[in-house]
Amino acid sequence: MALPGFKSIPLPLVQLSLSAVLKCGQSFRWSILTSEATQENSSEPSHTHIEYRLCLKDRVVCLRQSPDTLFYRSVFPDPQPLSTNLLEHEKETLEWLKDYFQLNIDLVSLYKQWGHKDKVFSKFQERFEGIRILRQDPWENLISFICSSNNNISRITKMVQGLCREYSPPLLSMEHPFSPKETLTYYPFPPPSTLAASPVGLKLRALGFGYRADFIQKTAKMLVDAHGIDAPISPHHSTEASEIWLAQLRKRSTADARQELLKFVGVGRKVADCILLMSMDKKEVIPVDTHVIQIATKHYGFKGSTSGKTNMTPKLYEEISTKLSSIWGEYAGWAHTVRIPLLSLSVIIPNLSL
DNA sequence: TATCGGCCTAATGT
DNA sequence: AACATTAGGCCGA
Repeated sequence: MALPGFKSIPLPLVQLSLSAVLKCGQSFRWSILTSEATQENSSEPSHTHIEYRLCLKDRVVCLRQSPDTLFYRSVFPDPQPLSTNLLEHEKETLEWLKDYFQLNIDLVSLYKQWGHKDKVFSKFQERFEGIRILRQDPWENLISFICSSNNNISRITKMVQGLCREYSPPLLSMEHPFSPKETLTYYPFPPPSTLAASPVGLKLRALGFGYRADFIQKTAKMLVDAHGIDAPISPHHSTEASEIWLAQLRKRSTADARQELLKFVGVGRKVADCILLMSMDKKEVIPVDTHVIQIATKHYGFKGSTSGKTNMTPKLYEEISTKLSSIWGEYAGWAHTVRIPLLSLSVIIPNLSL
């Protein structure tokens, strides 16, 4: 089935479910645009009713999805590229999407492996199809997850988007896909040098970042001071030297990269592990968050405190991480992303353990 | 080396 | 209606 203005590739929902992946707390900068009329109907939103948009480098990428197809198109700041060049641009967008969603990884075979090794997973796996790890920009990921501490997904999303609106010039504006009267503006993620300036802490605090405001400014300043801001000249998108240095951590070992990340203010073990998994290719890393603790105590034989709430200690973190790694194996971090749907399901269907 | 109180804020629970 | 707890924790003592 064709969609006017969009390119497409065949891609089954079991490999990628945008609605699940883009809301599961990995990335906080996507616009998820729906048509009000059909939102009330509990029937699954299809490619005609929901569009996902992200400002990616020099363009806004728009995505829609049907059960077997991914639709994509790119919008540029005016003037739009000539139609002779448009094909090349869409080709580039597709390459970026393959990289961002790591489409070379076969999720179905991973699910099969996890289900084979893990009764809990096999029991629930049909219920959370298409949930995979994104390969995000390390700098954006670092700041986003500093925001995540002691926080919830909806607030983190507001904070990250507010930060982009405050500190980046708009890339472009375009109309809402389902209500053309509404104009939406898209902002890139601001570079380290912008967030390193000293008044940023105060401003972010005023924007509701709480105690994380200073962590962000200080982390940005540490990066800029240590690795500089030189960047190749580019009209709409550039990458500063410290961002490039950060991205180079992908080439280091997990332990080395983690050690570097832990030096930043506002980055502890859990946040470092999120960054390793979601932007630095460390597919085996399991960030142990409150949801993972709940699952570990509920389904995998960890004993919580008698009063219901277990408080985290470095030792407990290590124990849970090690245990789940031994169950899920090489792609353990990928397996762990289903924790939120798993938890909501196991409320309905309790009574499972290894 | 381990533990503990404090920290911003908004939403939900008691 | 106040008050406590929770949400993808981290820092400093």
